[in-house]
Amino acid sequence: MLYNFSNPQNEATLSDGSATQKTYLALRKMIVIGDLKPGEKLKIEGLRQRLGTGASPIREALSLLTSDNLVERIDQRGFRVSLTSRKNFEEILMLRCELEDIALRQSLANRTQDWEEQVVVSHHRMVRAQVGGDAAFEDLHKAFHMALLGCCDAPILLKFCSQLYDLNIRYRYLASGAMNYKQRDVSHEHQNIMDAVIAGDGDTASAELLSHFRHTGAFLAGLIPQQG
Amino acid sequence: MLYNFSNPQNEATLSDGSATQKTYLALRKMIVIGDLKPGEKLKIEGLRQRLGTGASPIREALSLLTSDNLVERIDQRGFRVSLTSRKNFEEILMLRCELEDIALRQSLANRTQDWEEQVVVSHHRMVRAQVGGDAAFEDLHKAFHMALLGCCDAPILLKFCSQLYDLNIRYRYLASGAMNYKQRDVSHEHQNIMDAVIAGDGDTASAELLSHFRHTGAFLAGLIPQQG
DNA sequence: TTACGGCATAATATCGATTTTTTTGTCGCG
DNA sequence: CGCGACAAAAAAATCGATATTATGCCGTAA
Repeated sequence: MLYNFSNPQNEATLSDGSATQKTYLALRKMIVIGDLKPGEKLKIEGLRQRLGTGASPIREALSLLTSDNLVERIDQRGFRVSLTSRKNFEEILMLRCELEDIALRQSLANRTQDWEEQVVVSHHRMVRAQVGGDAAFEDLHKAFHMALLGCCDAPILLKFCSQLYDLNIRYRYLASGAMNYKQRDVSHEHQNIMDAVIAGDGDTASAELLSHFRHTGAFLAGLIPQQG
Repeated sequence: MLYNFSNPQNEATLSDGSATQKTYLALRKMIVIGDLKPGEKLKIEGLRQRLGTGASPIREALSLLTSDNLVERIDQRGFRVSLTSRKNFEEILMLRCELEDIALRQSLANRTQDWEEQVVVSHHRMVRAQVGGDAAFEDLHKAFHMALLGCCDAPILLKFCSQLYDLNIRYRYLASGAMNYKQRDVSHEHQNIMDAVIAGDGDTASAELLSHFRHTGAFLAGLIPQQG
């Protein structure tokens, strides 16, 4: 399996093709899609061989992933994939509702024509990938959600939202693989959000977005294995 | 000047006396108190000599600080201290108001006797240090604020709050050194917050806390140098 | 004079090896 | 039979050196 994808969260800070960058992206994807399981020990030597790079980039990538709450650093005992639990999932859901509500309203307050077009385009791309069963759907889904917040002029808040998105998506994969998502028809939810956004109706847009989160959340909560 | 202090934000993940841990704490303090200025380039070799350690721990500590939004990583051009601006300050203030409001209410909802005592004790320690001019005041001030949130059972949210606290305190130092803070009498504000918290009155406690933030914010905003 | 390109310098990023710490397994003693 | 200490193994953390990349300077040409 290949682990060289796009969708860099730290694009602003890691935009080159360095070994650290590639390692960071690869490891993040491996964790998000569940190839590296929650609680699994991340041995430097093993990863070094698996990813064909030195120990330094691995170590540095793991440090960065620690910031994303996807990896935990333990004393002098190395790294492990962050644990999952029902409680953790619910916190992520709660925070997404709170933070994206703020970000969406700010984005709407600052909206521009260019931004509206970005929203429409990102939505279209997502829909196209969804009906086509494109593997890039996940990336485009995130792109759509982040596009909604595009005019929110609060970088730290957006970083939090991005982080929380990735933490959340991980549960989708853990629940039963990515495709499970499609069992639930979210198209109209996305459409409703976009309609309200384009109309500039913050209250409705936020309500639709949170409803979308909570429906997905309730759907996923029942599928979370063991723990919590 | 010495840079070996306590107040570890990543205490849960970096609790040993490793070189990385010490370097992380030292650098964080240096940035927060303004010894390393916003935008300043962080050359590995220079820090290596200044902190008496190898390049690896430096590099790893800088990666961790990137997660705290105190350091920026640039392409293949190394690290630099995060920039400051009026806009950045206002975002931090806004986010603190939003997030601590949530966290405080949750903390109150889960309150226990033991927690109430922790709040009282941490407040007392802070007051004692304040009147005594103790250098540890800053740490105790943070401890008090975090103690208020102690029963909020949402680790990610608490991590965000802790991060934002550190980002905010940096502006206090930048404005005119730490002691400036004392020009404003915040004792009664802290007292009001605590009283409401002990009374279990979430609305009042939150209102007092946010008022505290905003007063300090308005006070500091006028002192922020150049930029933004 | 200014813009461009190449060369020297400096700094970063990465590697390989060493040191330190943790973990594991075993043996002897109670 | 269980427990603790010790030794061996594994792993993490760190170091020193090398390779790679950016930066600044200078000369040349338009």
